[in-house]
Amino acid sequence: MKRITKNPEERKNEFMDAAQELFLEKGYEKTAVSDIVKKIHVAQGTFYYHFKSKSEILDAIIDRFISLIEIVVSEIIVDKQRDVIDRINTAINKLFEITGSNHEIIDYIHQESNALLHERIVKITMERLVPLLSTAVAEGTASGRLKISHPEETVEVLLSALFWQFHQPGLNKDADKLQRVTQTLELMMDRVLGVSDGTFELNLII
Amino acid sequence: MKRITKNPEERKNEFMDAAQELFLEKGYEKTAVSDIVKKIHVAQGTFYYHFKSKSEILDAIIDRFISLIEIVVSEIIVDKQRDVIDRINTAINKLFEITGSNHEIIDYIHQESNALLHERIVKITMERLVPLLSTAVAEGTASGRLKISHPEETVEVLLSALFWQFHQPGLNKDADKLQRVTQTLELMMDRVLGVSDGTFELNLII
Amino acid sequence: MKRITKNPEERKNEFMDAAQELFLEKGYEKTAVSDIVKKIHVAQGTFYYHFKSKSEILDAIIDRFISLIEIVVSEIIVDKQRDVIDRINTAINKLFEITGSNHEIIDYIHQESNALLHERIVKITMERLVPLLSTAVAEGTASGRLKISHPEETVEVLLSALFWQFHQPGLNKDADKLQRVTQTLELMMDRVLGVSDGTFELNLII
Amino acid sequence: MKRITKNPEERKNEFMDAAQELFLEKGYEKTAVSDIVKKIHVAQGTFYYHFKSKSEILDAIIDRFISLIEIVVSEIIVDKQRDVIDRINTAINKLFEITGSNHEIIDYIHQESNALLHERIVKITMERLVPLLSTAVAEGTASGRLKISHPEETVEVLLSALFWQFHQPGLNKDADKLQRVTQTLELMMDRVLGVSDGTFELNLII
DNA sequence: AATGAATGAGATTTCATTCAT
DNA sequence: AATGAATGAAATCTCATTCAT
Repeated sequence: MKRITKNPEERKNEFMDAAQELFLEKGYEKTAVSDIVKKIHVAQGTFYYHFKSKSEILDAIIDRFISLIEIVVSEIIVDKQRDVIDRINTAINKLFEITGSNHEIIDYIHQESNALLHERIVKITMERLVPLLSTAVAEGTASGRLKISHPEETVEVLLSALFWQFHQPGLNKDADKLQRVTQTLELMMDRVLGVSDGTFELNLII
Repeated sequence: MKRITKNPEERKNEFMDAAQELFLEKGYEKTAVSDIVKKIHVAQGTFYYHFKSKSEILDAIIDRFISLIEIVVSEIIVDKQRDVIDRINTAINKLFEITGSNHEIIDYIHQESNALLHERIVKITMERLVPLLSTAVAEGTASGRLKISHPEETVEVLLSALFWQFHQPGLNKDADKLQRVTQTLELMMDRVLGVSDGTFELNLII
Repeated sequence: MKRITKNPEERKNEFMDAAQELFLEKGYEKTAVSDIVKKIHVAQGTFYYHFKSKSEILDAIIDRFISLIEIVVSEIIVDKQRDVIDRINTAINKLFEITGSNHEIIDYIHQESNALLHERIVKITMERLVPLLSTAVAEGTASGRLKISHPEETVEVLLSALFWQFHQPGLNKDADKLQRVTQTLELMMDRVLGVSDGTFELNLII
Repeated sequence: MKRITKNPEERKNEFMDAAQELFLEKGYEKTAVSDIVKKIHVAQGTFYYHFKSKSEILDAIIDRFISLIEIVVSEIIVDKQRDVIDRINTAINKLFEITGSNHEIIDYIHQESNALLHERIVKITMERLVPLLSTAVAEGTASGRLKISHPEETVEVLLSALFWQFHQPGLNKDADKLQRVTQTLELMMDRVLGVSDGTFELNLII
């Protein structure tokens, strides 16, 4: 086979694109490294030149995904000119939007075969998003707009509930159910953060 | 080897006990059917006489576990003589108590290798506990003690947040953190269910 | 493929025969487990049903080989009716005879690719043959027929020298050299054991 | 990476130093070419510019090691002013001293993973040391100081026995055993070379 | 002289499941 | 009901070596 050399950065991305697609299609466990290399027409060994293990490329993919979210959410949160509640509301919606538009991702994550993928994504997301949102919540608490005692824990609790809904495959099946869920989550946010009912608005476009 | 015949029910339970122990110890994926049969000293083939597949025994184990919870929680919920808020509070605490005392279970579930196990347990728990608790919440809403619009979705949201905390390893590492989390969860319950702050009390004995 | 079941003992031996042949032909490292199973027409997995690893079958083969020698040598050594010097002389010759007639074995052991095989054989042989021969030497020393101080160490020293010659591939190339070597080894035995020159006689049929 | 050019001789030595260290540490088979190049911070390809194969560098290392011994032993042997028996005795002790002080070398050679390394070293040592020592033995025989018939074979036999002891790990574990071994080897030399008991003295400093 | 990405054959091992007895 | 030997696909990873630059 002719040898096509690329710079590592580029090759690595090529690998990650291919792997991501396959992981989503068939699940992490059921995707073999041989599937990945076949997809981009390189030798098996090439994979191991760029990644130490199959597990490592999964981490890299997740990291790339989360970083994307992180950047967007971060921009919103740090914009001190906007009202803090607005920022939180926008950030949450943006979060839903991104993960929702990366529709395939979320959909396939629910497959049982992707349990590991799912677990890692949720864990990392939590680790990296909680601190980000916490700053805004803390800010709102300081300024008296929000009424809570423990910003970080509150964000954790809210995010976990929000996430959960995303991870329910059946969610999109029924418009009524969707509406009820949305309302419940909005109410939860309002009340847990101590603002009046109807403050937060979620656009769960599924 | 001598051949010991038992009635199917008994054998099945023996298998499930052994498998459960192993799954918790090493994770589902990393437990081989051969490990299970070795543990109860029967031949490899015997396993397949009683269960169609490895996956099937996992389902059976989880089912058995959830049923246990279901029974206990159910008893509390249906006891119409107690105040509905008290019943909900007690049920939640009982739920934590059971899963918490089955300490090993929860502990091992968090290991990455148990992602599948974890996922299935949470999913099934949700499916079977949500309806149960929803009836009490609906009852409380009807009687005006609680102020919410969608009982079922509310329970889902609350349970998902509660569960999440259990699935955070490291929770128990720090008494302060634990207290903050407990307070946050209590507040969440109070507010989301629309009762005054300080109504619900959680005993997160870890 | 049709399934042919044999009892483990039989299968194991079949495996060992095939593996031994291959190890001698191509060396241990260069023989793949897949070669072995192909040779006896069973599935790859069957190998691992009977042996934990490739390394294990090597040990088993060596053990089988040494045991053979051990039995024969032992019989000679313990025969108290024969003169002790005669017994030692016969045992040594028998030892050479067996390893020499298992000609292929010795020949191929010398190949570099069989370094591991060689090392293990020598080590195990020493461990198991030294004690055996030492008893006779000790006996001879006690009766005054031999004049040495440390039976065990003496046997070690003698055997190591004897072995060495076997492991020299060039030995068989030249009749003259062979004779000189034989004479030297005989002399060594005579003198080291403290008997008069010309007592021991080696038949190095190569 | 910046490209550092060195003259071939120097680079070659650098490679050999690194490789030797690794071979001794982890064994020849378990040392990858990639380990070697990493150690001296050059590219994979550079290795193959200087050595045809992994095997070739092993040979080069061994050769370098033996040459060292050869020079020292040679100096002693050819010093016609000293008594021939003294020269032989000194040479042997020197040999032990060098290999013994290159302690790490000998230690690691015994590991099973180093079987190949071991085999080659012993073989080459024999090939190059036997002729050297044989001249002295022949000289001693001619002058009547020694009583043997075949100098070369005798040296082979003696060296093989001496070597063997070095290759026994555990030798150094027990002072008593060490003493017995030393005495046995001294006696062997005395008797095989036909001088009176107590002539040769070995200092096996371990 | 040197680089380092790419090659690709191959090796060991695991394990859910089957099936003849 | 139970046995346990056999199956065989599949999977991850290693590594000496090559080659275009």
